[in-house]
Amino acid sequence: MINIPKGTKDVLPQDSHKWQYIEAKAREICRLYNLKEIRTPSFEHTELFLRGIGETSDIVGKEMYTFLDKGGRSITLKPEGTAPVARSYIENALDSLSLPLKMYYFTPVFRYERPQAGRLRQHHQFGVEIYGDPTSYADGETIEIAHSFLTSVGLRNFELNINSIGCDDCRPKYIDALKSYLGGREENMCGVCRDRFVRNPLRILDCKEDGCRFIVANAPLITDYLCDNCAAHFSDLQQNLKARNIEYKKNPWIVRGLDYYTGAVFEFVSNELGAQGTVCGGGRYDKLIKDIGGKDTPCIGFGLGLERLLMLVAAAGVEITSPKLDYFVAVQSPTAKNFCLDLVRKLRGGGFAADTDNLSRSLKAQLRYAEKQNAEYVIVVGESEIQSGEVMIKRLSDGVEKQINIKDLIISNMITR
RNA sequence: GUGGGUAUAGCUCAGUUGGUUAGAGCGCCAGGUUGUGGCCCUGGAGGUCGAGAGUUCGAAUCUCUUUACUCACCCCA
Repeated sequence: MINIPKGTKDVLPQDSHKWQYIEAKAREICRLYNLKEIRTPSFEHTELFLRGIGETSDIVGKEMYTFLDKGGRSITLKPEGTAPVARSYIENALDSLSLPLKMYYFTPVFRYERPQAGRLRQHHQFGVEIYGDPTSYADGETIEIAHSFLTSVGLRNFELNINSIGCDDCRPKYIDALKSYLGGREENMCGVCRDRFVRNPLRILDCKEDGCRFIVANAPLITDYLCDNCAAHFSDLQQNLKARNIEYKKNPWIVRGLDYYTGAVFEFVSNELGAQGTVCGGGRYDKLIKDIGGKDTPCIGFGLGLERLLMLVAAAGVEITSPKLDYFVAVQSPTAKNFCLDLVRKLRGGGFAADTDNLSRSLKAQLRYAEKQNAEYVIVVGESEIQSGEVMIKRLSDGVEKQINIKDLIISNMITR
């Protein structure tokens, strides 16, 4: 028995319509907001992620699927969606299209992690990127896209948290202030945070250990150290969110794990995802394009985990119904087989989903099968139907039957739909 | 990488202090009843009890090893 690899999931026939549903919703929202889809490969040169995400991040440090291909090149399966889009933008000179450029993508992403509830080694993200718009309106619009998508699939049980992590001017000053505050208190911090204190003190802010949280509660806040530009941008964003009627909570302890973030960051969180609260995370990354070899270009975007989204949809009790089979044509006698084949072909030609039985099963078995296939109507064809040209169509939901001439079937049902 | 939990039918799970041929419900297949499906009734298929070793006259049950899954830490969507 060969099993599925650890941390991966099959999307099975009885569930795939849920994926199709949320993807269709996302595409429709993107159409409304004038976003164009971009598709990039499942793997890239490792160098892209080293430079884009940052070598000190956990993702690059210990979670990437990296291997040498047969030509000796170091290749990495996408651990996130943003850097590949940035690479494509530079490589294809997409700035020659008019800016701002608004894009979206669906992609599998791969991270070598220990799986648990809401965390997989391969998961799927819906992402949005807006390039070439430095204004807080772009931030507001990006957040609104995520918000209206989550709402459109029936979710209400989430919360938006926002923060600004500052730019290269103000963040170093804040880190200095944070370090001097934390300096005398290291003996009360957990082991991991003592290490963070040296390498990445910002991460101490969202440690869950009680001792660390107690210390952090009175630590200086990044929002008190923002430079004039960042402070104005962050406050404009909040005005903008209010104008868009989007509720949010300021959370000065949000720290994102990818090094490219600058300025405004946000997370949509829920407490119904086990320990993994974040369904969507994003923010501004104004330096990324330049870091990987392009022109200075302001960008903002988000990634939204589709497996987690489906968990939330299920937890919220939202029913996503599977598509109906319009007609099942039951074959009552062997002599009716050719007639039935002809009938399903006509129905399909008329745009109806139609199926019939090839196995010469009993009528009972065929009707049971039709029921399982979620068929809306059943047509039983036997000798008398062939003679008369009249068939009985039966609606399975309530058993109502209607006599109809075969010639009128397709047209009349097109009208009643 | 670190810790906890669980492995018995396709799914959810029973299985007594170790004791004949390992069970139920659901699902699947067939038949009966029904106005031609759903409800009800009858029957059937489907198990190396995760794997390996050990203790024992005898192991799903006890011991050890191992693998897988799962939850949490870490981190992230």
